[in-house]
Amino acid sequence: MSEAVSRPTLEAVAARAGVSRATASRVVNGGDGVREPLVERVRRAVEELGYVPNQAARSLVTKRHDAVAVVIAEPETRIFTDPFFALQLRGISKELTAQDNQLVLLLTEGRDDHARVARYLAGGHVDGALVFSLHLDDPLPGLIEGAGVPTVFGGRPGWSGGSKSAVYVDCDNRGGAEDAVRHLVGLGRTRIAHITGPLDQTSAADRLQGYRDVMGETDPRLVVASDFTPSGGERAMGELLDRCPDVDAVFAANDLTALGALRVLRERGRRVPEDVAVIGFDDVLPVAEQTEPALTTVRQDIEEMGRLMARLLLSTLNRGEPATGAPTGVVLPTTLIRRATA
Amino acid sequence: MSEAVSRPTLEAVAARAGVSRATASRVVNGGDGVREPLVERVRRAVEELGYVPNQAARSLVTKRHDAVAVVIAEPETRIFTDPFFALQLRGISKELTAQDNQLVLLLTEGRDDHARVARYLAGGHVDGALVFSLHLDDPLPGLIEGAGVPTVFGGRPGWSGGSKSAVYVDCDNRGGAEDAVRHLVGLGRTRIAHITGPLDQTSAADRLQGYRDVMGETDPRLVVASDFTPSGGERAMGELLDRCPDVDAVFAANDLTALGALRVLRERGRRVPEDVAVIGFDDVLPVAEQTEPALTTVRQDIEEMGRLMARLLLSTLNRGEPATGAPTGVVLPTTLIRRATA
DNA sequence: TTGAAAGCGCTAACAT
DNA sequence: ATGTTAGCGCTTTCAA
Repeated sequence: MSEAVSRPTLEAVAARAGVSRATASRVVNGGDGVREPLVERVRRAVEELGYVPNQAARSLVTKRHDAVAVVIAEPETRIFTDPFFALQLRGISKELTAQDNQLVLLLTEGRDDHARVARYLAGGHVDGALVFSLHLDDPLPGLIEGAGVPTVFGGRPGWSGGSKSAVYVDCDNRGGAEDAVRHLVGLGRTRIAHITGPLDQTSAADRLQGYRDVMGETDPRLVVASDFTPSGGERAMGELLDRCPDVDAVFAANDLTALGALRVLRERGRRVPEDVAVIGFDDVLPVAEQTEPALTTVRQDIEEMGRLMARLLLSTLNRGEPATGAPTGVVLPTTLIRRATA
Repeated sequence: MSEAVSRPTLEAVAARAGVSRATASRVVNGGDGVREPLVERVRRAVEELGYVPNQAARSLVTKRHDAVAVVIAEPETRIFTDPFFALQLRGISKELTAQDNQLVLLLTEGRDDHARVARYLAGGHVDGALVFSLHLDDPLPGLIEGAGVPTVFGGRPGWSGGSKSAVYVDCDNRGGAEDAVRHLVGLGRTRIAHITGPLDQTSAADRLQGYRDVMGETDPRLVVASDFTPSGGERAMGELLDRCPDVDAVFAANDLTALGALRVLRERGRRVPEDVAVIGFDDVLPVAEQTEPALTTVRQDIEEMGRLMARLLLSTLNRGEPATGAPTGVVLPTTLIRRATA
């Protein structure tokens, strides 16, 4: 565009350095098996000409793109409220950058886009995909499997089809929830409630499972469904107080939910943690450190999960194998962070 | 990878349709000047073979990539707390998708990455760039100008160098601020304070300017600097109350700041809006609608700004011209949204 | 309207 | 260790 100032080619570099194109190529790609003086001359030519390899030409022959798609399914409205995805993206970006790969972002808006994404992935424009799609009935994972592109999922995928073992990275949602509830029990609480996330997402389902693991059979009114948002947390907490005025602890499915719950508890004059103890999940700092009182919560290292997804995918790509037999799911540990609410 | 099941080429499609590669290519690219029966046959062949064009091969000859880079400078820690960027990204993504372009995301972490980004852009991997970099002294815009890639900035760029008129999309920060402050004046408030954003960002600087436009010379203690975060808002509000206990209105530089301010006002027993009226900026729904009381704020259509950036860039690309003489800055209007705090 | 053929810039055998 | 050469899959003159 602009100045039609066509960029220098390898040919030009070779000419300037007085070597063949092949030698120039070798130097540009690491310089193995080329004698020092020549390497030097080529390097200088590259420098002087400001040569940058034409990625399209390179891809055409290598069939590698050094690019990875990150697919985020939009039903995840969370993207826009929860720092979760942003943090994970940052982790992914850091790792890809470190390994000289580009990040192609694919945001989807509903079903129509699924086909588009599948086509894109199948089109072989990227070497692999990192996919966030945690809904139980999401057709995306199936489509992607069909596209035959190496893929790592963010969060345990919950679709029923797909015989193939999906590779994913997740945190120990169940174990983390168990820890939280156990902590509440240890505090002597007996009427421990749980405000769930959207149960069609595996993370929410797993956290509920963790709660049940510890609580066993319990008053069903102590479990109320919500949606990972602050306002959802408010609604749920309100209901909870109406139904079970004697509740003395709440395990919220995430920090945002806890935020809403705290708000309602304050409104209704319950002291935290004296009357009602509260624990969240995620440890998203700008939220957890700023609630009042500061939120006790289950930490997951979100950025690290992103890095790990990228690392896993890239190592798969470099081995050429679709990670068969490799760990099919990597589950990161969680830590209970004690602050003031429990 | 995986099944080494090499994808069908145009050649294969042509063969199957019984036409030349040239004709097949024409059909794939719109089918102009090809007679209907042939178009039909080629289309069917494409369908049957599941043909998808090899973008690398195509780019090699067209010199177009149908890809746009989105550069977000990391000092913007806001990315991870403020829905602002996520929304803008969504707008960008929608528009790019609609015009069949890919979004390559470049997140930068500090200066070292600047060079990397500049090199990437100069490398001609993408057709253009959308850049968020609103710091006064940011070297990035300069580097990018040097890369010679058509670029649209998100927010008025504030760097001093660069003679070339940069194309950018922004909202009317100054006008919006004026509206807000005027509204407070109309409410009969006389001790109107302003909690600023980081003043090395043009948006924050422009909002402060708007405040000054209306207030004229005023008690300097009524202006306190902050950083667009809730905790920053808390600190600033605390200071404000200490210095000027008679403050009766606050214009906060953004919603997150207002959130923090509201928190402190409540703690200190000031009624909102009776004792102190509060107005924010952005109208990020999950924040503004959920404060207590609901926040009166200046709305900017963030997603639309994203769309517009993309649209502007793409039309520039399609015209081949670097938008010289074209609008150098597009400033979207803002609206005051009255809720309960003012 | 259709086809033949010449590259786009690069890598990877293969020769030397 | 270096050079020669044959494509990678596509678009695009140019002829027919």
